[in-house]
Amino acid sequence: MGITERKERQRAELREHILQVARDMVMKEGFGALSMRKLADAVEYAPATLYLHFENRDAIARELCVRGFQELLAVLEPAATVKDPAQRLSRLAEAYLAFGMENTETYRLIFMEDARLSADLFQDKQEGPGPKSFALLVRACAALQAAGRTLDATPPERLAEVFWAGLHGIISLKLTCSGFQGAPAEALVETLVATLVHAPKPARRSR
Amino acid sequence: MGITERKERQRAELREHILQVARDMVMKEGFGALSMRKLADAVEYAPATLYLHFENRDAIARELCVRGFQELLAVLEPAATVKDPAQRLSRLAEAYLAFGMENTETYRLIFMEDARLSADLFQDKQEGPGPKSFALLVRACAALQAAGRTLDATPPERLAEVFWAGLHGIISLKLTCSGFQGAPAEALVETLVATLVHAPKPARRSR
DNA sequence: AGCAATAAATGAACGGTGTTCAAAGAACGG
DNA sequence: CCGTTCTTTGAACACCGTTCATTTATTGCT
Repeated sequence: MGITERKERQRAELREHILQVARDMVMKEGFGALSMRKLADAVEYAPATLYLHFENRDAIARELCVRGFQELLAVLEPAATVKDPAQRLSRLAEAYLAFGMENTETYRLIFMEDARLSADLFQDKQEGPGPKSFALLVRACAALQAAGRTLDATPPERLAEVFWAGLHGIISLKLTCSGFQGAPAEALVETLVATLVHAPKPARRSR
Repeated sequence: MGITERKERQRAELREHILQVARDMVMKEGFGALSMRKLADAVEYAPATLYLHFENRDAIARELCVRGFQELLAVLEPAATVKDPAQRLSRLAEAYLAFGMENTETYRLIFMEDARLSADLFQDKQEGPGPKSFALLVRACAALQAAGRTLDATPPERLAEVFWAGLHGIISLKLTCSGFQGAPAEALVETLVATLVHAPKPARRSR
């Protein structure tokens, strides 16, 4: 009886379709412009139908969040394969910056809207794209420490957090306080990396 | 004819009262919960009356923004009087962090909501609280460079931008992605400062 | 004091929002 | 063909920001 199977498939397809259209709306006009009614209009269903597939508007946003973060992770992963720690950090920073500047509304959704939307992303300490991405940075920082090219008294997790916060700060200030930054984001990221990475050989032992 | 004067004063007082109540609402429940109707209710006027004093809801938000930023500036200024550059940077960071963590909704309003709300703050390159605050950081960074305790190849403006972005990143991630950071914000700020400030005497000339 | 002119405040409406639920419709199994 | 089950929806509720003609209050003048 492949009939319930087909129904299930159709149901999943519709759900996917809704998400796709919602994604487009968010990317084009931001999360604030994502309205259940307009979304229902766009997929040619009644508003009430959306609630058969999603608990509410926030549930859609959450789903878009995890997908967006998965994209971010996918962008970071290649950069994380670079051997040289300093260069790796630099490439990670570039990749993160590029993602943020090219998917501004997605970035806003993940990192700058309500905390409840992105809460899920950091829960599964092992599986979620949040911890996975973070782990890439931690490893890079640890490698940098192993090469003696950054603060070695602080745990790599904390260095990674500061690094992430720096990147996030640069991007989010660009997005919200556009008139603030004088220098282009790329230059700021470069300086950020420079503050974190010490010179190759610190002239004998540094202390 | 002190009569028009009195009218003007009463008008200004009402405007002030509205702003005060609006501020309370924002600080308690966030900008999203600031509704013209509830605000009108709270000040015991009809909703339409608010539009005699403010162009629209965003105008109220903008006003709250500049006031919030003035508070931030007022918090930064004492810290900027410290002589020792490294310590000054540290104190500035502490003050900024404290402001952000104690006035979370105000902070969100200024730095994390719509760019149009905070656009004014950075326009007057001389007068506004934005440039004034930024100048404090630039001077601190310049002093740090003069003492030979940070990157000296990069202009102090850029260092200050990266520093600000780092602080902002730490605070805004705490606010929006609470489950993300493992270490307390204070520790992260400390590390941020540490990455920016080099050791007092870099063992002879460092290069 | 009473009246015209001016200023202040508002009620009601418009078009929008998220969400719910009883009712209608379509698809299925017997 | 009918009854059951699943899907879809129209209509409603309670909000929202904003506008504008109308009403209410205040002032200046006779």
